Amino acid sequence: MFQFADVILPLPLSKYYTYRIPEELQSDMRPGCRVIVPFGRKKYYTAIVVHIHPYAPADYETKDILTLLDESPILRRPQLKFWEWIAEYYLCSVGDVYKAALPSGLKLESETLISPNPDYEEDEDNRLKDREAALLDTLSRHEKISVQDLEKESGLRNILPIVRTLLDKEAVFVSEQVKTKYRPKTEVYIKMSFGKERRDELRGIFEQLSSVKKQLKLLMAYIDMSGFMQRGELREVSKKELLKRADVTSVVLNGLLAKGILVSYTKEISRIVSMDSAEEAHHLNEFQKKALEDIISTFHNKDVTLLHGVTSSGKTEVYIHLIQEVLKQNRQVLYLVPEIALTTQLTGRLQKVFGKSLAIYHSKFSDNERVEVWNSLLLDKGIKIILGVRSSIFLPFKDLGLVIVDEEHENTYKQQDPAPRYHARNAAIILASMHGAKVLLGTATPSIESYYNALQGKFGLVEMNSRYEGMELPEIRIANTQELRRQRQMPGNFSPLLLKLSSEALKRGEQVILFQNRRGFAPMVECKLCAWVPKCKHCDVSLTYHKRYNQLVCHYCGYTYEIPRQCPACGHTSIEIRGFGTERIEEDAEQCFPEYKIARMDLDTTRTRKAYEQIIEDFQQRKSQILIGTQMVTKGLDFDNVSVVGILSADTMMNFPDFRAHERAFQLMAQVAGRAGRKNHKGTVVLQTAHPEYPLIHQIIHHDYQGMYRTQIAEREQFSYPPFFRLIYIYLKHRDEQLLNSLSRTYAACLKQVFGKRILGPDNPPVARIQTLYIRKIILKIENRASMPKVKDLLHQVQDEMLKDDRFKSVILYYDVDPM
DNA sequence: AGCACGCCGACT
DNA sequence: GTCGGCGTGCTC
Repeated sequence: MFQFADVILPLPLSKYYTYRIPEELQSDMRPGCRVIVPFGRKKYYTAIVVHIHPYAPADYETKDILTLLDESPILRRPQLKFWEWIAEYYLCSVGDVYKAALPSGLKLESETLISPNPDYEEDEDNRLKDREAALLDTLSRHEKISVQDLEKESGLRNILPIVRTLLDKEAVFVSEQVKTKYRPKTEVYIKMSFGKERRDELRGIFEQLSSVKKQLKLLMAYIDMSGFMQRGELREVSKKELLKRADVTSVVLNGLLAKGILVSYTKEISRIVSMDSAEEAHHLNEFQKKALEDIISTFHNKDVTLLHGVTSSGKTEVYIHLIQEVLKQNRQVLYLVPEIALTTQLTGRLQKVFGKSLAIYHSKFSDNERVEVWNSLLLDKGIKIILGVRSSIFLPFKDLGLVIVDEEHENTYKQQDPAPRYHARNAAIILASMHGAKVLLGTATPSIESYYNALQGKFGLVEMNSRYEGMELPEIRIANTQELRRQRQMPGNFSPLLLKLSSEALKRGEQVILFQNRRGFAPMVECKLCAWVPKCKHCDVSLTYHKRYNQLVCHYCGYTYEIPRQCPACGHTSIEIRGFGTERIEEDAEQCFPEYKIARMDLDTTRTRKAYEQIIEDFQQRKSQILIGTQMVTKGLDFDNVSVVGILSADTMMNFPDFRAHERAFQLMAQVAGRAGRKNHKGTVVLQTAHPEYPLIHQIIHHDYQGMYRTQIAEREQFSYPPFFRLIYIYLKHRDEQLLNSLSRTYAACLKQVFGKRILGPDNPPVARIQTLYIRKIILKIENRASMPKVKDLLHQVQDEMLKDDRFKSVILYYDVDPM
């Protein structure tokens, strides 16, 4: 028997911790099981067993595992390996991955409960302090109370030390309680107290009830609903449904229960919304058929295929057919979508085709629901397809045959803030390879990286260039805002062309979408006359105005510039700070179109899932005529009555200080343009820009993805960006700005000794201070062909070296690998 | 991450 | 002198 277990704790610790397995647990202990372990003086955590072995650690005493939570592992074999890959690749701890991977309902945490000692009497020479007495007073009103609740109720801050002194004086007891967060949902069901074979007895019961009409009515309703008089299985009848059908209250039911005619029982029910499949997959048109065949044939020698299909080319139906192929082999499918793209439009369609074999995994679902999805996959309860967001790559798949990454270019696939900062598309490719599964990346506007991989032959490539019949790509018309402003024809944010086309469309009863990227709020500097925007001479990205220092800063290399008095392009002196967002647009639109209903969709108006769906539904049902929104309006939505789309400022997107700005601008504008047009009616897009001469604008007008790709890939190569180079950001945080400045410079210098000019910075990230912590960013640009394990090893070496300096011990350091 | 220990200024 | 603020180091 193995007596020791190495476990993962849900903490950012770099190692596994070893605990002794008590004898009674030894026979059931398996890797992948959850255990409760003590950690430190008073904490308990749910840890995951990684290895079990007979080797006692040499240099420390082990503690005992307290509880084994699972009879069988809650992780499948490859999952731990996958966690380890993520931790290693994205330079974080496995504990961080564990925290992100399990739904919190499966992560129990201990809570300290405090109870007063009834026998306590105050000691003469050990009198209680005021704070202690106050706390004990509050406590005396409870039998048991958690630290958090006690803190709230007593109104005292930082009570833990007081609790400790009270504990020393034996005035209170403490106990630890591990609370289970997951509660199965139950529902009350009703059945007859006897079986069908005794249906003769019913006659007597009817007579007995002849004077109690309502009870009789209820009984009849039950007989009807359960099929008691018919052949075949009895149908289960829930209390709720029964009362509703009989239209009586539970008082009536209680009467029948008391007479022993009906009995009630509770049953655990699933929260997973499922419906029977009701629809067939649609027939594919010839282009879709061709695409499906091509995808299947690329899968013969490629593990990953990129499906590049213009908007409205019907990719979803292709996916559905491909999924059916995989289901025939009885393997599982993971269908990944970006965070905000889980619309009722897509989920409804998939549920209708796949019915109960589909489950949805989404952050806006409750944690209980997520636990159920997890468990049903683990227990093989017939779920074959998961439709989910980023984090669903962590689910316990048994035999994945296919991963679909829809809208693969979306940056919400990259987790930004808490570690692990993983990219779900890239991680899914690794996950798939562990299962021997294929990956299909689908999008109308591939990321430069994926298209490059496809052209290089690393990925297969399938293109779909035709839209559904009767769906033409929209006409894109330019409004030159610079020219219009000079001629004083554009006082607000709407060009005359956009105003004219919109009001015509609205009069015809059609709808209008106005798009303004919310990042338009970010201040930028521009020449009022010629729209010249300052750029960094090293990085080719536009500069950001920092009001505090009254300087222009490059967020890539940290280089700073003075604000020029005169515009270097036209010599004019009217350089100003510009920027406007959706709220401003909403105001303007209300003035221009007071007779129409306007809806705004951005982060502020869609806090809840409901609000988001409401806005979409209202617009679909034409309750609102104008929809103003950020990138949200571009994702996975199909409206059939929109004839005009206005892109209010292409410039704020193009000038965003990021090497991906043009790629993103193209993606966004192509996606939003795709919303225009109805069956047999060509839509119109009004694209407002001060730079109609930019190649990017030309590429958008002509729907020229390839042209955009060629421009961008050339720039990426020239300026050493992905996919030719790999980026790793190193972040340093500290509360003392001066110290942080000097330490990050030292750190960068040390890195430069190892990596040379591949190190850039330190520099202030866009948000250079979060709460009390200042942040500095150092960039490593490393050749794609460099060995990653070696690079990471060197990074760790530098980190260890720097930690020898005591001043670094208070610095928080973390990495962002392949940042977006 | 959290919690304990230890050092140091402020106030009874 | 004691209280409590906060930096530092450890947790199997």
